[in-house]
Amino acid sequence: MRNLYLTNTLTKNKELFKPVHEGHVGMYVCGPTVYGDAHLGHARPGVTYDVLFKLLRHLGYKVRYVRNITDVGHLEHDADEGEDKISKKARLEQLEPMEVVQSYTFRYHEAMRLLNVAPPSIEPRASGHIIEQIETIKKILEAGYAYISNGSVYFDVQKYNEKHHYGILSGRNLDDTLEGTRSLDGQSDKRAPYDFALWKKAEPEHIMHWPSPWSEGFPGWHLECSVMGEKYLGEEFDIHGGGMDLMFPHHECEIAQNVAWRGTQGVRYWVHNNMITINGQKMGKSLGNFITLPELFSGNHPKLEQAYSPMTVRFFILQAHYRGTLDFSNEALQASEKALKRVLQAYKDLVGEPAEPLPYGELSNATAPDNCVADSPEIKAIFDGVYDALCDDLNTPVALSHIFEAVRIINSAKSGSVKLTANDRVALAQIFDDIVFGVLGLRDEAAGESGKGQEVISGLMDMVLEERAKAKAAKDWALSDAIRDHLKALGITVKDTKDGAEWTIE
RNA sequence: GGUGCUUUGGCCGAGCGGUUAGGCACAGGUCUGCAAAACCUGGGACAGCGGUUCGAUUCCGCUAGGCACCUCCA
Repeated sequence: MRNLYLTNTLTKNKELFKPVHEGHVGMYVCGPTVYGDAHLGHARPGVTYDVLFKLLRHLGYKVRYVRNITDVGHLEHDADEGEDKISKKARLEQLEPMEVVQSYTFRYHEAMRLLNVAPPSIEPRASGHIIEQIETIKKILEAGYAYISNGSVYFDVQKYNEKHHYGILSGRNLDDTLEGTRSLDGQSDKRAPYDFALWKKAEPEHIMHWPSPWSEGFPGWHLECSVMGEKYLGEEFDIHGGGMDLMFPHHECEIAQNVAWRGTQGVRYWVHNNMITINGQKMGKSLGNFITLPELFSGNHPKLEQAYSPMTVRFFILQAHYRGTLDFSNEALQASEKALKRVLQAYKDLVGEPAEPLPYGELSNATAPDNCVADSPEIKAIFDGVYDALCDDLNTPVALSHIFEAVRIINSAKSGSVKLTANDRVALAQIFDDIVFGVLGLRDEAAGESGKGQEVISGLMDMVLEERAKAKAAKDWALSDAIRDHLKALGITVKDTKDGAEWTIE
């Protein structure tokens, strides 16, 4: 099995990945709070951890991937004054909170499906784990790291920090945190401003609440990930992912909670993806500069010059390393769109869809990432380069740069300037099937539609192009150009090659 | 104010102490009735100033700009 290296935020080093249980990987990723449509920023962790998930499986691990849905407890502002995001949305739209949750969960799933993000193994909801969260709070109270105040339960950060390091993940100490913490203007039930809620007593206007030993209320946001991670992956598991903006305080609090009642911080590798920016600034709800995924896919947003397909968005994300920021612009998306098209076209040319099959040997069933059957040293180098890049902290941009080498070779073969052996073709197809489609999760959105409609279209196209070929043979350029222009207007591009006409639907 | 990150050619984005990913755009060529695609070739970048070094875009320092987190955020 190939060695995989991941940057661990906890140590700030690129580390060799070694799972707790050999051959098995437990991975937890912070999912969305479902009170609005997912935006471009949400696509980043979606795609990033999807690639990691697929890569781990491709490398031969059995992976349990848990990605939660936050449907309660996530407050708008400060834990003492904010309103629950779901509740607020429900109040504004005059819906049951669970209607809000249901609706946006569905829309989130749909966006992920379009991005070809595989569903996680388990997708637990916070509201489905109230009992577990209450039990965990009891344990933290027993351990002496929490206190009850006016029906709410808070984590005692100061006390925790005496024995442990609150800030171990984000690289800060409590004094720094204290300095930056906003002082609360109203009175607070908390002893210290940096204490965070494990359980909140519901104010009368709150519509989501559950009974507990302390009050009718709801759990604190940070608790759900600790509890559900432990429930499904155990007290010690391999990977915890999420956006960099969750590092503090969310993940820091998770660690503190885990240590407080399990005695272990519980996660071996903390992985954080960076933000997507727009004009150099983070795209986010609070800044109001976000573009939702449905808007992106439809082009329906003032900042968008056109619609961008889900695969274009996925490709755009893959062209940057996950730990760096990625800046949105129409120009960049358009470049991705064209580049992606080239990659997909090369694959079609390689395996012979739809028109011009290259002589092509049998596809290998082997998906072993350690074995490349190519005769060409250049293709072997691409194969190794791709795996080396992906296993080197998920370096998708470098992996793609090698893919473009493969594209160039395929195109050269098509134009006759390079000769490929059957083994070379198998190896190239394997790189596409396993990596481009399998791990990177790209796909040809236009393909896959089969059935009667497709048959009719291709039959019609054959007929039309035959007539055009006749016109061309008679040097009736006016007619042949007119046919091409008409088809173009319908979104069908015709290209004349030395072996005849090819067509694609935009 | 605290903590950390960052500055790469027209744009997006990798990377590394010495041989400068890749994509998009651009220029020239090949092919072609034209167009498109493809192929070949090409130009161009490492914010500025110092230092370390045989050699720095890569390491260190300073200056300038940008960003993130410290409040909800993927």
